[in-house]
Amino acid sequence: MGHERATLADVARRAGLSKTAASMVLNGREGTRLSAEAHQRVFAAAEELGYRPNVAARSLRTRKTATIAFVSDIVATTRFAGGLIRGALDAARERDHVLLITETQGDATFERYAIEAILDRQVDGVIYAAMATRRLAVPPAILGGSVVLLNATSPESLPCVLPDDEGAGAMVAETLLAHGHRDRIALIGRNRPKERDPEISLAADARLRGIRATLAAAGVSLLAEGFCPEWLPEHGYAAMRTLLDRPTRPTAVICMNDRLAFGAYQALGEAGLTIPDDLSVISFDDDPIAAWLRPGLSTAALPHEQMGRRAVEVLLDGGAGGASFVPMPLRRRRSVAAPAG
Amino acid sequence: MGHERATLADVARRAGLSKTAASMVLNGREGTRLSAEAHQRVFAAAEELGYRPNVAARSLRTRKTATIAFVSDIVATTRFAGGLIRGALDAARERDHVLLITETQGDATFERYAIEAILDRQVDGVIYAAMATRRLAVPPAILGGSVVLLNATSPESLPCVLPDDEGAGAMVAETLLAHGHRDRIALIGRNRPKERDPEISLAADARLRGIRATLAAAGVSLLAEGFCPEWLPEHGYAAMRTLLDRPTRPTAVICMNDRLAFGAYQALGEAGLTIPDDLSVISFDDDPIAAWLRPGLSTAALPHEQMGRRAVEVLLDGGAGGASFVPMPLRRRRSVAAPAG
DNA sequence: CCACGTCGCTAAACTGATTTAGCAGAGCAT
DNA sequence: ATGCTCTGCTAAATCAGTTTAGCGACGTGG
Repeated sequence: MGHERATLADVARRAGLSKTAASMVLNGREGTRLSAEAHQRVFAAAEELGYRPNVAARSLRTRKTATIAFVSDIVATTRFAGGLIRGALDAARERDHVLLITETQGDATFERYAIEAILDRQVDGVIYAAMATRRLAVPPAILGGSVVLLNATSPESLPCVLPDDEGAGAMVAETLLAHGHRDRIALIGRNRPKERDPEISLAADARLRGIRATLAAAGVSLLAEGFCPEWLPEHGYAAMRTLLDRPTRPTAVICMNDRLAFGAYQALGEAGLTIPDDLSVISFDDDPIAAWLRPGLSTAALPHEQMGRRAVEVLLDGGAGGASFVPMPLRRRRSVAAPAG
Repeated sequence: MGHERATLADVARRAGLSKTAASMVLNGREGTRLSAEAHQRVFAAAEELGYRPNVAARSLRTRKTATIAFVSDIVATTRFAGGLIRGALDAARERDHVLLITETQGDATFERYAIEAILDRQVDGVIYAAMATRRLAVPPAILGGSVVLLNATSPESLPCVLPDDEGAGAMVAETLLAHGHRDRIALIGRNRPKERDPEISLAADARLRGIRATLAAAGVSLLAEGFCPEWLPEHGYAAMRTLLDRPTRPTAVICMNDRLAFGAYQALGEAGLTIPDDLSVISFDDDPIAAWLRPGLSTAALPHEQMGRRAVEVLLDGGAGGASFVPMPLRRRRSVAAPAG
């Protein structure tokens, strides 16, 4: 921009009308009695001057900023965040809004700071996101405005957007059943009650619920449940090894996420077993690594983009009050086959 | 916030002073002749009322918004973006600024839209980020304000922040030399000239430059250069296999990034070779997967957080005019050892 | 005693939009 | 001629700050 920006007053002057008229025309106000000719003159003037309203001035008066705050505990930095943000960004753009991003890093001071920055800027709404599905304490200061929780729930029963982990669990179990697996399906990644990480337990519980219910409906129950303190490859590796030491080897293994599955792949590789011929593996998340593994890992994808998108929709279009579940589509790759023999 | 926010006028009234006085005190203006007592009264009043200035009103007058736009072609969605954003977020917070995030997705319409949104909001500066180091066409509209390129360069010779790929190349080569590797060092991931992907070629060239220069200084040259159309695991896998088919097997392999290295690991695993006993592997990026591989992959880390941070620093603190290189630290894990026998 | 400078502070303008209140003129009925 | 409504438009207030210009009191030197 070399020269100054045109203001509403410039537009009005050029159109030979008042600022009031120009404002009303440009905002498409109903019920105004301005002539068709006045409309045309204003539009023409605005066009010629390349007029764009000054957001600060407008929001000073209207208290609307066309801005959404995206507050996350620690999301923005993780791989999982990317999709959430991208989806939110897309949906926001479609509604002429913009995203202000903040991270609390789980630190109370940073959180307070972030909330203040948000309140100072009078954002139109807040998306409060958590890195992993969990229960969140929402700072009361932002409860005044509209808030949507993303990948989290809260005691305040605010609207929230969650992945349909239970449905995904059902689908995963269904898939194994459909391939003919029955009594020798094992699971890797259940948390020991004492070690339950609040950050993953909600997702874990829901997935497990879906799995168990579906298997039970087919008269099947899990052969074994490998416990893992966390969901990292090394834990999947260890769990897989102990699983292989058992007298009856499973025909299929459900991993609670792709990192565990990666560890399981490593253990199977070392044991000289082939996926899916000797053993099928299926998992959750659709981490990029799932596509890179050999063979590709079948997994129920966390629909990050859809979730980010939905959060904005609920916030701006005023969706349902309660929880909004986004389906987790199954990515079918080569890691699942019929059991040997 | 149950009740209304206090305004400057409220503070002034409570302090028994004018808005002017309150404004000057709170902004710490030098050269004003307000008494020490006046200062105290204003501070006390502001404190008691929990006063926070209205950003819209302030920026209407000052044309400063304490907001930085983070525009990326496609960054925000990728894993690489996370660190950039997080670093920028931290540095921005330290300077009482906030980040407005936008994505162009490489689409001209989206880009125009993003630029307009940014100009409308009168951001104080723009960080223009690219997903992979490359040359970028900066839209002229934002050249009026201050711009910093992140992970990209441009013909306009704007200030930019880049990873020190050449230094990393040198360090990687140095590391192999230090372990005793000499004439049997191979490379995976060079691009064929025709297939050069503009998105990665800059980084690739710099890394290669560093590698070659360091080896040359030791009187060594690369045993072989495995070409790869892209930098994905499958290409690393293929390149490693053809490398193993050669008469003289390398003692060490440099992969141009961790995904290629992952593919190389897979090929080595299938060939029954052990890392690092039979062959050392070293790489670039420090993708999360590098830590998950068995053995852990030694790799020169892309310092995303530092880069994001530096971008904000250059933008706000007015750093050097030219390019600012951020060192890539080597993450030493277990994939490098002395050559066998 | 007056001119002048300094001190401590304030009134009012200003930023660029939205919104309220209301004005002038035309048309119509009485 | 008067009162009424309706039409098409505008003046001015408002949002919450920052900034400019300047006012009254006091001290001082001539």
